[in-house]
Amino acid sequence: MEDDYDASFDVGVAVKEELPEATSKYKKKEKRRGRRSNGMRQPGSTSKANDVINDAGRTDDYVSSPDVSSDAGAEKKSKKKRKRDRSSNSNADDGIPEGFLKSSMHTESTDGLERKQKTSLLLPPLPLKGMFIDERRNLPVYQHSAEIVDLISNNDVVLVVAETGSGKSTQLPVYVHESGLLKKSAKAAVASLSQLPKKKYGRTICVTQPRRVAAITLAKRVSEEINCIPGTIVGHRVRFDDTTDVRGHGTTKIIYATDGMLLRESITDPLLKRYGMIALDEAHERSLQTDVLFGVVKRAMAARRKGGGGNVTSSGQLKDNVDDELNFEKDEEILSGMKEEAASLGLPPLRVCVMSATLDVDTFRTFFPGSSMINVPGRQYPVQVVHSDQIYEDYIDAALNTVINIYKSTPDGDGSDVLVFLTGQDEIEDLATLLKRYLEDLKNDDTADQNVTGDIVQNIKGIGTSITSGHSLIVNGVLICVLYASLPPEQQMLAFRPKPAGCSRKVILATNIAETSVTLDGIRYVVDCGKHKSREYKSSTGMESLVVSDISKAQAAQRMGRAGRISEGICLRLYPKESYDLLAETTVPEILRVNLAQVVLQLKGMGIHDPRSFSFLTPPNSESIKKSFEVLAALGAIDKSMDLTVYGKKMSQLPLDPIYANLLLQSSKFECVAEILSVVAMLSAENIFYHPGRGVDDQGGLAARGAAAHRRFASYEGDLPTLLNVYNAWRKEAIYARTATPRKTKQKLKKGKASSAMLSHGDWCTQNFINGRALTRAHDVRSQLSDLCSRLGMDIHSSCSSEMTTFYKCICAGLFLQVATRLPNPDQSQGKKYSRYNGAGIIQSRGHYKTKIGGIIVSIHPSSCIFGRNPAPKCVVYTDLLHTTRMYIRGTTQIREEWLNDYAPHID
DNA sequence: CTCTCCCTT
Repeated sequence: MEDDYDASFDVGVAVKEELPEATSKYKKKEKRRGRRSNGMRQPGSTSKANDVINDAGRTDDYVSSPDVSSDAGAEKKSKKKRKRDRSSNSNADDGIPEGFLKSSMHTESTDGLERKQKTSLLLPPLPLKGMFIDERRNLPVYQHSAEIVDLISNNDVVLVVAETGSGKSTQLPVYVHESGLLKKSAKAAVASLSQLPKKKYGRTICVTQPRRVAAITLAKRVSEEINCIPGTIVGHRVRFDDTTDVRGHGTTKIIYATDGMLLRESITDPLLKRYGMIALDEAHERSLQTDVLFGVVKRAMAARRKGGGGNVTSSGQLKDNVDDELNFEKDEEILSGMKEEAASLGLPPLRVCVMSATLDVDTFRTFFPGSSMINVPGRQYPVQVVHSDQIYEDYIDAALNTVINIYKSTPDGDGSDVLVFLTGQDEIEDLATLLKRYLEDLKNDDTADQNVTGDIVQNIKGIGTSITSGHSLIVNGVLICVLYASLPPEQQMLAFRPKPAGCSRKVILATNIAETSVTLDGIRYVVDCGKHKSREYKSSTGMESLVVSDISKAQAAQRMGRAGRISEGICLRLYPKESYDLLAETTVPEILRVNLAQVVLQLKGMGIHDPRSFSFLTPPNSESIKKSFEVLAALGAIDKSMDLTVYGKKMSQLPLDPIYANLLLQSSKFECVAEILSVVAMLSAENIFYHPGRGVDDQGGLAARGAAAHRRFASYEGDLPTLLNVYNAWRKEAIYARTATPRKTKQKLKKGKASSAMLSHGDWCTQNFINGRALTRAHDVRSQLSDLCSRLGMDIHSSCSSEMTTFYKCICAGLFLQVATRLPNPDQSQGKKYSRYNGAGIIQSRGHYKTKIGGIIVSIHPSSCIFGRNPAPKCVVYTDLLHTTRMYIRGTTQIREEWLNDYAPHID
């Protein structure tokens, strides 16, 4: 372990001190106890609070990974070598602390025998063109520019390990583009053809991103750097926003796209013809879509490789549970068809660049054997890590104490902000309240300090006080910000804006949104509770659950890194070093934690016959894939021989979960396409309803007012018609001027349709406690879906108008796989079995339901408008099955059981 | 009578 830093910092000492009044006075307990106990294993008695890790430790770890097959001896040797490298590299003049490797590079030949390790530069960096030359020259990746291009030109797959801030995502594509490498390969590939192809293939670079904002901002930045108009040479391609090829098809040479977008593209073009190189960025995050892309890209690469060769079907990775049905031959036939097509079109080889920021590279190297690798150190400042000396029963209390300690014992001002990682909205709001009360008491005690700004939120432009009060405020010069994804964007902005006058320090309480999705400036202290909420899925029951669990070491490092962006920082972990040591190295990839029905349908859609033969980066349990087959078969998407049906082909073209795709396609039969389009779009958006200030001191009864506003839309029959009501009311009562369609609004105004009773989109949402961003998203999704539906030959204007029975019948036909029927009243029949819910003989729950498939006993979720209805419906369909404090169904709509005989295929 | 971590087509 590294020991370069002196850990005896104020906070390290302060965190060990007891601050009993902070905990006992403000705790509102019992409930939280146990639930938030972090459940980590009790450490031994030798625990030390002041263990220190710095980033150099991580940088060094990269160096040990290149040789996958290294034995213990080689490992030792390379460690020695690293020590030497480090000392020789620590230049006192560059401001980068000792322990930071300036450069190290590794290449490995295919057989693994010849291995070059270099710490000096092979090639001088490339000349730069365009703007911001000085800035770009200073990026760590620049020193390696020529080497990177060289590696890419000589290898099919190159793995670039570089931390955030190294410049890899912006610079690397430009290096490759300006080198003319792709042009050369493309020309060479068509040279042997008798006739030149009509289109130019393999000349575009695609860089994929897990998040749309990243794709958009990267494209903008690179456009500026090479001094071009966005959409000409460089552009972005994300859902609802394609800024490429503005000068004609094929003219954009560097495309930043979300990985979901490239995945969609690969359904119509599995060979990815246009691209000469694909860079899979942020591969370490292991998002579902990136993972699937790995396999898709590997397949395209094999089909385009010169002279063929290379088996891309899963190499026996799905060994357990694989039975005789598994059909590799068919997929190999399909692949050889792809090879022929690639050869006849003269497609150049597809180059792949995997970009990762963390040390878990073995997975990638095993997946792409013979790939070469380059390591570019980032520009992170060292972060001192302090572990607690005990496991806290209640980490909210521990976080409160820690923040108070930082507040009391460290100087405030610029670069003194605190970022606290918690698991969810509840905890965040709780801690915000506790902190506020504590700081207010301090203020009252301290009469000397009268110069304190109160709630200045109203002074910040564009934010109404009605919603924000209770969410963020300044007490004693401290601005308390909350930050989670479902928070309306205006309120999220508070955490990003510069500190307002009268504020000397920000304390940001955030979920893991602050881990990857957003970056915050000025953070010096990170407080990490060691927990996160994550989705889990059991294929056996189709049950989804959201559980609080330990983070991984990689996540802990990511959280820590948030303190070292602008200067040296400190990370306070609310768990002992011993607990840290027991954490998993990396987070479980998303593909192992979700319902695969949509992925399987997508793979089928791009011509993969048996998705179990697909080469997954980490293969999911074959049970899980089989479960998806069952669902797809029940929906009529695949037939008995597992072939995609005409109906399934249509389903695969819709960007929806297969269940919803089926619901939408069914609506033609019932002539209510318009209504179902709205419902499905609203379901895709999630979080339509805004529930303010739960559990916080609710000034002005906001929570009650929100609930009252929502009641206006409630339908007696259930949640799906309620969503329809919201959408229709919004269309009728609000003016939505989307930048893309200002003409429509103008027309509306001209025609006098926009009466004085109409509200602006923002006002309507505020008045009705509706999440405006979610609603506009639903609107966008709806127009996209309606385009796709008309392309599929559906009449998108067919409407059942007020004939709601037809609408309910359609919902029944669409969601027939998710039916639940009410169980007989517990005190009449099965009595004892449910008596534990009947405290003091009073029936507390108005009924339990049993799912038709799986036979799970469930309750209706309290957020459903059916909840507590009297009489409770006998039979419902639902959209979600989830396990929290109990088994719940959500998104429920009443149906008549006898409809199932008419509209549902036979199920048992 | 509970609350929905984070993403994306």
